[in-house]
Formats: sequence, structure tokens, C-alpha cells
Amino acid sequence: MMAPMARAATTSDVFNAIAEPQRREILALLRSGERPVTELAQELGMTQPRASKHLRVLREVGLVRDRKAGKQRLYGLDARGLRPIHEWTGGFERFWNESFDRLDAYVQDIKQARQEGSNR
Amino acid sequence: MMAPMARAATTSDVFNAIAEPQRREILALLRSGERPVTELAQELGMTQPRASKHLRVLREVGLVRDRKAGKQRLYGLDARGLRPIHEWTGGFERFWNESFDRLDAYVQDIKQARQEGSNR
DNA sequence: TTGACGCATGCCCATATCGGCATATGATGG
DNA sequence: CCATCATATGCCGATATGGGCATGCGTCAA
Repeated sequence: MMAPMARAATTSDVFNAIAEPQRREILALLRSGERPVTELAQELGMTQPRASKHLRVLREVGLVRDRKAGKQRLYGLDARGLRPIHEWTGGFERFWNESFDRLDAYVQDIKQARQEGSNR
Repeated sequence: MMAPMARAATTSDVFNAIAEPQRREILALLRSGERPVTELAQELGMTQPRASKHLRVLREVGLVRDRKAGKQRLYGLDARGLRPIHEWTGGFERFWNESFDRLDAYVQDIKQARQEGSNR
């Protein structure tokens, strides 16, 4: 028997990587070009170690690449990994477009309100 | 002064909600219609409490709605919240489409490999 | 009213994260 | 080889999270 496993693998997965606001900021910033860690950290107002750690996660899931440039190490965007997410969410597009959405949701609310009201 | 804050708010945010594989499964399943917790749990092979907890997270970020139906409680999809994510990732579309992508990445790899090789 | 059913919660454990800080590692120019 | 700049890591603290299990709660049918 083993101790009750606690979590079900979250890291090392793109969905998780972009769940962190700061990592999203990093990715957004990298759209305008490669940058060394220090610069990124400064532009985003975070300490260098912090930026490095986030970059590490991003690198591990393949969202950024790094290459040596003299004394520095330039980080660049590799957005290919975002595509699966774009597509996954895209699979729900019809659900947020259908009239079903605003209208039906509204109707549901009314119904439910009425129901709960008569229950009290 | 206060104790060193540790995390930077992750929950209660859609990006985080869908970072959990099982929650994505739930959403996917709900595309085919409303369902009570028990049924969801069974179809996904998870215990009822577990399903309930995931549903709670999804409800809190607005990705699912629930309405009472007799003795049961039906959960339904409300995909509107996924749209921002679709759009956010869409903002990187040109980056995974440009030739820059496969070709340039390839070139970078070569360059780097050569560099590292000569460093050893 | 009472039992049974359906679902939400509370509590506990084990672990994953984030952040800060100090420090190890690397690479560069003398 | 050394001082120095640029980064990556290690370690610790605080906390969020996921899961199991038992149980509370509300609702419906007798």
C-alpha cells in the first residue's frame, strides 16, 4: 500500500504553465523579441531569481527557448505550445456563440429564481 | 510588516480552473448536455466527492451552472468564460504560423548545437 | 414524520508551488 | 588564473490544492 497520493500531476504541462499570471506576462512581453532574464525581470518588476524560475517552467513545457549570446542568455518565445490550448478552447466556441448562451442562461435564472422562491 | 506572502492568487481564475485535467474532462463531457454529479463522477471514473469539488471550482469561475431538478442537481456548461483564453492564446497565432517557427527554430538549434559543441 | 437518496462539506494527509534570500555556476575580459 | 557580471539553484517558509473518507443537509416519496 502506498500513502494516499495527493495531486494528479499538474506541472510540466502547458495549461498549468500559463495558469500563472506572471508567466503569461512574460510570454506577452517576449512577443516583442528576445530578452535576457535581467531585462525581463526589470520590465515586469520582479526579482531576477523569480523571473528565472518562471522562465524555467516555461522552458520545460517548451514555450520559450534560450540561446547564449555572449555573457547573456536570451530568452525567446516559442508559441507553438499554445496552439493546443487555442484549439481546445476553440472546441467550445459554438457554446459561447449560440443564442443558448445569453438568452437561455437568462431564462434558466428566472426559472430557478421562481423555483427557489416558491420553495421558501 | 507581514509574513512573506507565498503565492500570488491562483484559484478563482479560469486559467487555473482548466489547468486541472479532470476539470477539462468534465467540461468536455458537459458539451453533450447537463448531468447530475453522480453521473459525471461515474462516467469519468471518479468518486462523487471528488467530482463535486471540481464542479465547485468550475462553478466559482463561472464555467458551469447548476440548477435543481427534483432530487437532483444538474450541472451544465457555460463556456463563455473560455472565450478570454481562446482569445489570449489567439494573440500568439502569428507566432506559431510564421516561417519563423519551424524553420527559424531549426536554425537556432543548429547554431546553438554548434556553439555548445565548440565549447566542450 | 421518516427513511433513502443525491450531493456538498469538513477534516486530515501528502505534496506542489511561489516567493525571498543567499549562493553556486558560467562565461567574459583582463 | 582572477575579478566580475549574468543566471541558475538550493533551501526555507507559508500556503494552496487534490484526494480519501465520513458525515451533514436538503428533498422526495411513503
